[in-house]
Amino acid sequence: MKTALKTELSPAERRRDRTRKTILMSAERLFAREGEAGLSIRKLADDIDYSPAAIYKYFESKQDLVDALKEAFFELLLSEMEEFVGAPDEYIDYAHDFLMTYVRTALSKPHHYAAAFAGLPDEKTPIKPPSEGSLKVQAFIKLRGMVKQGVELGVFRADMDVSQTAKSIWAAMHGFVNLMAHVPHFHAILAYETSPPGRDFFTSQHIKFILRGLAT
Amino acid sequence: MKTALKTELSPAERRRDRTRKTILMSAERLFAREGEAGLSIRKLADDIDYSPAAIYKYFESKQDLVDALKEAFFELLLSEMEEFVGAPDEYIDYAHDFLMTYVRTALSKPHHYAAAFAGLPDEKTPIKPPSEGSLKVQAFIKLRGMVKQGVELGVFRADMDVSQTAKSIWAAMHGFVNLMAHVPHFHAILAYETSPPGRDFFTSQHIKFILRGLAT
DNA sequence: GTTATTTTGTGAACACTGTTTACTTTCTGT
DNA sequence: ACAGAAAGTAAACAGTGTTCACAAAATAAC
Repeated sequence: MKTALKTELSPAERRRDRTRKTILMSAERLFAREGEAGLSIRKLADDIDYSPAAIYKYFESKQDLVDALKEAFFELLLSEMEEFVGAPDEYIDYAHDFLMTYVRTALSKPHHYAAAFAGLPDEKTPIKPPSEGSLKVQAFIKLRGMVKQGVELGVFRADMDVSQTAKSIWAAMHGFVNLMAHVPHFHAILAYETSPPGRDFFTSQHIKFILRGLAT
Repeated sequence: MKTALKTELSPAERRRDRTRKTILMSAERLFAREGEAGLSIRKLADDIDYSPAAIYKYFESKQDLVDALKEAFFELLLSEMEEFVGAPDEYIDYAHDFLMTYVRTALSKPHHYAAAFAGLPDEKTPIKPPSEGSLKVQAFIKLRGMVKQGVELGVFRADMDVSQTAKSIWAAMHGFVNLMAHVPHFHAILAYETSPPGRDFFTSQHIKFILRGLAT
């Protein structure tokens, strides 16, 4: 037994991990630009000077590759929320910032966010259970925790189901992100007289509208 | 000049319209099942006993074909949304039903709805202006009209921008539809103890949550 | 009624896509 | 040094949307 206990990696393994990361970085670059349609195995292989078939020594399929990108994005999303653990005095501001972070992170990588929610029931693919450890579920749990805190602090009304409320808030944010990303000039639509608000201000207004429904 | 003033269609034109409709019906069937991925020109052509190239005598491209399907769906969505006529005390129920119809219609054809909001800025495709006549804009105008009525009737608070509010409500409904369609077991997620609510009931709860923020 | 012309439809090809297979080269453990 | 595993590749398979030259049929013109 060698002395190294932590990073017991052979040169071959290190090299493999490095190539794997190279593939992922190129994929990330292509995907961020045009999404799944713009990410082709052949273009990727050409980009990193490999043959198309070589990719399959590192990833089972293109879907597998895209899944890795989605997971990395979700981890980013989760880590951004991680900072909001302690409940400050001004809880409503905390909740506001929490949701603001969600929206901003999502809008920073619209293709990733869209791909993360792009699985329609395809007949063949069997519907998989929620899977507790799923990052999507983890994110929801974090959101639900925020709502629960609000109820316990007396900031939000207590006569409603916490999970249901969290889902409604999630839906409101999710829809906002989607409309911002997919509908051109959404934030400025039919805003003739008034000059359209900035992106962040518009987001803030939306969040306040949603949270107001919870006020005591 | 013939006597027929309305439908002045030559046999050739009628025949052309008929085959065009045949193509659209087949496309509709394929698209409803598996979305854009499941709709291939070759499968479609085979389905209606034509050669693939024949389709291009009726539609410029596959995108053009899909656009026709999307537009037909949006027209359905618009026709389902009726204006409010009745007593002010019935208004909140009207608003509820209005949104309920939106969600139910969207969920009845999830692939159509998803495709209708599936255009990320693709670098090459130039961002087109809102285009007043757009069905998407028309739908928004109808929603905004509903909110405006609520304000005028004194059911909704008047200290907020109507357009902004309409956008927030739209986002809330849009996100709800998307999560229902794309996240498996969304309505039942983390609902261990309580038996999960029905689909319509769940939708109703969400709508009430959103509308409560507007109550006087 | 017989041309001339436009429309309708097709088979074959082009340029892509993801993926697999057989094969060679390179590296690694013994 | 040698056996075996891993890395990498060219070529092919089965798809995709789309285009093009060409044949058949319907229409228009005379």
